[in-house]
Amino acid sequence: MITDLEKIKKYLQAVKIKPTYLRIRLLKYLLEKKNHPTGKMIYQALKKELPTISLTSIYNNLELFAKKGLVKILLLDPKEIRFDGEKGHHHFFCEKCQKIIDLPIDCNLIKKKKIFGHLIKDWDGYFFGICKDCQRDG
Amino acid sequence: MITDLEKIKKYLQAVKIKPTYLRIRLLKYLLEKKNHPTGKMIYQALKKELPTISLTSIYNNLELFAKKGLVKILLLDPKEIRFDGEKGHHHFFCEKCQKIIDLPIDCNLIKKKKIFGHLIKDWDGYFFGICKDCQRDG
DNA sequence: TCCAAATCTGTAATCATTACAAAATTATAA
DNA sequence: TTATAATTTTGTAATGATTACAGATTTGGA
Repeated sequence: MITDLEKIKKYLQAVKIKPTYLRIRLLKYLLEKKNHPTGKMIYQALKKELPTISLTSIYNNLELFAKKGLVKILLLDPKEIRFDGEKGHHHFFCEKCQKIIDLPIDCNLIKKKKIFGHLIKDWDGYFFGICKDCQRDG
Repeated sequence: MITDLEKIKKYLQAVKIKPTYLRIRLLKYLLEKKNHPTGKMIYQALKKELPTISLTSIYNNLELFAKKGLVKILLLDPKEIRFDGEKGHHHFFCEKCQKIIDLPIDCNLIKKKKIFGHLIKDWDGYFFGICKDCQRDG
């Protein structure tokens, strides 16, 4: 996992994003936490250490990151967008505890370049139901 | 395809939804059109024949239908929710022409009851990219 | 150090969705 | 058929995430 500030800086430069301190900290947060945060969650968390940040900057840079393919936009919840610092896996949403669980599924479909002739650039796989823990707990 | 009003009425009653005229017409619209409409699109279309309808009723009943499993909420666009009168297929979204294309994929994952121990109740599969037509047109 | 460009902040605007109370409709029973 | 209670629908206002925008700040290069 990439969490060292210098490494993150290079990670940003590799995709032609100017590595400002805010961007480095934002990406660091996304790579370290696995909590699929909303923009507001990130804002509130980073605000503790960077008191002057604005929600607008968080949103702007998340959009930039997503456009450059650094992070994934999750549309699990119609009410708010969530972000994921890691790509390449499916997601499970528990309707009981509301937890979002990463699923390391080996899916053949997503390995293909095309599907029914349509060029695949990205994909999302969501499952909804009751997670293992909630089933056990009743 | 079920589009006859009487059949739709029975379809609603089968899932214990009181078949009011608005609900019958709303479900008819969803079953006939394959346009993955937003709430507003449905509202504007139905308003032509049912001038007194309200957007609130559309939303309320779409939520009811979704809860009863009659329609599918599509999480394709962060800006607005779309609805699908047919379930059981994946979706492709063309980033060029913005078209939503149904993909009749035979996926083994979604036939399973559980995945990594988590109970599956519903699922969504999305692909993003350039559709066949837009590739040909340049 | 200085400067132009890019980024960030703070506030206000946007707009899909939801809340809520009153009006209308429905189903049922007398 | 008519009265009645429950449900549904309407219309308006509220909510809240996201976006627009202008001015302040920061950045990287000369």
